[in-house]
Amino acid sequence: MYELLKKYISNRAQINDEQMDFICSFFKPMQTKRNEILVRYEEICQQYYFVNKGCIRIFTINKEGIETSRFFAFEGGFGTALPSFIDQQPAYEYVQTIEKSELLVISRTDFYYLVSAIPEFGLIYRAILELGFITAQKRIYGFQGFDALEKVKWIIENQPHFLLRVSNQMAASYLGISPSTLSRIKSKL
Amino acid sequence: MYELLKKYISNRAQINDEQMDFICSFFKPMQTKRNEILVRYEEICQQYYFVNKGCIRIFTINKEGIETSRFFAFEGGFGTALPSFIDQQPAYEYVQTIEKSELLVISRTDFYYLVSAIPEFGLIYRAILELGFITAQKRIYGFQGFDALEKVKWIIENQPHFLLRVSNQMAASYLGISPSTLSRIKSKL
DNA sequence: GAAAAAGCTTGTCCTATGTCAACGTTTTCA
DNA sequence: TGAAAACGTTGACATAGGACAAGCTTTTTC
Repeated sequence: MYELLKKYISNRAQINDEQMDFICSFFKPMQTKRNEILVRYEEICQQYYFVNKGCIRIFTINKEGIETSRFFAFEGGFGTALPSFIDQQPAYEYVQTIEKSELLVISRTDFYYLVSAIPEFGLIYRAILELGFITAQKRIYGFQGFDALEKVKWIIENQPHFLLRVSNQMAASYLGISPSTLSRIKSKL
Repeated sequence: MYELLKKYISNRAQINDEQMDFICSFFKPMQTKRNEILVRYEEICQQYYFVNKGCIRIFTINKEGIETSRFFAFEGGFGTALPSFIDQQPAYEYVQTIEKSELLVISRTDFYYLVSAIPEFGLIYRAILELGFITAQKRIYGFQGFDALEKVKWIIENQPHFLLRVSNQMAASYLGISPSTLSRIKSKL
């Protein structure tokens, strides 16, 4: 149950067994269904989710009803409505498991307790933020001023498994192109 | 010279006078010209810049020669090629002062020394990362699936001074639209 | 302060991609 | 397992906005 999480942590910090068990004790297992919503648009996010099995999607829907996905967390990754988790404002986005999933959940309170109590865990949080920031910047550069074909090539380059793992619709909503366009591009390789 | 920086720090952390002077002692004044480049495309970023006067722009140029700007730091703000500063990979972007500017510069080594030596300064770094992350997510949601008019409205809403402060060209390259389109939209309010 | 450079605006034209709809396939779940 | 729903693909058509160029204005620089 906790192997993947322990692997995640030990890959990123020097943590001894005792501390590791202490950290893991704050994460509670949770089973979810396909398309289950974990955080709603107006809610304030109070939980951080680690994906043991399945997949989490973070997305929003604008006034015109257009869906845009901003992040997918697969097995072995963390995901939540992080802006809301950080600043405790309404999420204005949804957190959803797009498949039947097995998660490990930690509350915000416990998470920040660990961040301040265990310096090594604080460094993990810092690394999450740094990586999140870098990823977001790459995405901005990778998408702006690129046409649909280039975006698809970009995602194949940067996240090779992405198109295989998520539906055509969701991939399109991540790339900011219409499902038809994505479909046409894929058919031409 | 250091008032703005001190204000920035004291607004975000509990730092006593002695520590404040210690922190400031690592920041060196620097004068730059209009359009001076501080970090080049292939360089690895070793400096963090605080803007005392003037303005820093972070941008890149892709193979097709299209410029895209990802961030502007104005008076009282920090700016650098942060992804490169963090992971010490080539920047693949430029840092530039778009006006004659007055900066306070700290080296990466000193910066991370302060982060680990002064817990309160570590919290400032964390806050920078958190805010950077949140801002980037908002930008992704704010630009994806929006047409040119909506993007312009978005920037007026979110950074009211932006269009007044930067050139039409640079604003367009930030918004991901052509200068002509931005010009046309502005003329219609 | 004059010449040169850079920038802004606006017209014309053109293309990439969105929309909508029809159809066939796959998935879901009772 | 079979009906219904969801999804993917493809065609026809419409359009937002990019490219380019010309003319005008502002800024820079020496």
